[in-house]
Amino acid sequence: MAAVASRIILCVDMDAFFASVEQKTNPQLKGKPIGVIGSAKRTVITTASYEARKYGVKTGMNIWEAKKVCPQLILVIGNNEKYTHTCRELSEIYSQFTPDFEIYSVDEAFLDLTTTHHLFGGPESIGKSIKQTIQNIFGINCTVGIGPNILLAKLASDLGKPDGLQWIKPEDVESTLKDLPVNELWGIGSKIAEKLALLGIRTCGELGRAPSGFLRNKFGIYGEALKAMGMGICNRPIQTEPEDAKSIGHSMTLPKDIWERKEIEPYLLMLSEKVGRRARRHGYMGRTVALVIRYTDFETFSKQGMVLDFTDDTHVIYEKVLKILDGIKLKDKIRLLGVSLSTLICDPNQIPLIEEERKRNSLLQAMDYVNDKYGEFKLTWGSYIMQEKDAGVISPSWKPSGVKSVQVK
DNA sequence: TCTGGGGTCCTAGGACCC
DNA sequence: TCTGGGGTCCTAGGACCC
Repeated sequence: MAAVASRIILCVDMDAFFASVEQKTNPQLKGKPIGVIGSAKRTVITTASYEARKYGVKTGMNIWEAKKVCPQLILVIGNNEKYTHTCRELSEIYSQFTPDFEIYSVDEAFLDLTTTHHLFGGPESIGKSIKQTIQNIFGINCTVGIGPNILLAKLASDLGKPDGLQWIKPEDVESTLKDLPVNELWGIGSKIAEKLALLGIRTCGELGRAPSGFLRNKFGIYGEALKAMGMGICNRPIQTEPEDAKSIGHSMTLPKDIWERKEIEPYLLMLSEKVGRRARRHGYMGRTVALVIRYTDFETFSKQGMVLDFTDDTHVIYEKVLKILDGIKLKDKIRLLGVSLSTLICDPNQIPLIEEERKRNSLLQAMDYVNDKYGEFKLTWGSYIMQEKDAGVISPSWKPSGVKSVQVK
């Protein structure tokens, strides 16, 4: 077998991205413990500044918990436009060093420097240059990780945080992984780490040495992948083009828990409209509609069903969601509602042949136009009553292009 | 005074088909 | 009396990620 040429992958990960941007744009926040949150009533910490992290403030904490560990915490409602704008500009910087880069999330990117690093004095020099440029232009820090694949580049950036530059060279892989806890690896979360611990496997070194058959037996097909990860092997290529979406969904934690059908329906219509509108904007149609419900006690479940034809029509989605709801006997008050569309096809040129449908589509397009121009839900279906403004902070999985560009014009 | 929102991938079981 | 076996499609739920 021919030896696989070693790649050089660089991972750029912004340090406390949303918080850093806020501190940069509002000098009064500089050096202070801040937490970026959403604008909805029941929100959580999306990003904590490093000053806040010192006190134990973490992503996902509710306000009350965060204030308890850090009473002087300053809460800032996030501003999507700032973060997505910055993210787009960052692409410009990356493209100077290689055409092969992937915007993995709003604050993270991978660059494949295998064929270009020699033009810029090597990977380390590129890493330094990227860090300096980002600091000069945006006044924020990032951490750069370099490695022979995405897994190790990502690990290097995690190990280098904050404001670091770490390079895991092929000859350093074994010593780096030897005593590293398995859950430090990208792809091993708390559940798998727990299961591995029960099997006596706590470090990547131990994972890499575990017999394949044994891991396969315990974890199925993922067992092989786990062993490879333990050895620092990862063949995932850089995805320079975003893939077609597999699903489009919106969910929201309600301002207060509800139970009455009359209270539920307006939210479902709003969520259906958000889903339908995003599908239409990006040229997707779907055939599977799902309703997600979370009860007061946090028990969460979903029920799905298929519609006859592929659709991007708000009302088709909404009617299906109502049918699904008909089949559910609610056992408690509802805390969160979600609607999603899957089994997607992406064909912007698909034109419906039926005259009625075409008329309906031009109505939807007209509504979308007004809403794009004047803001969401200026023009809506009669039965929908706007409950409150959107939560406001985008998910970190936001991407600058494609269907994931949620809530951004 | 509690616990966000956007995704992807995988598994397991049942229905159905040849 | 013994009761196939491969494949696809669909649903529900869980683990993981940022």
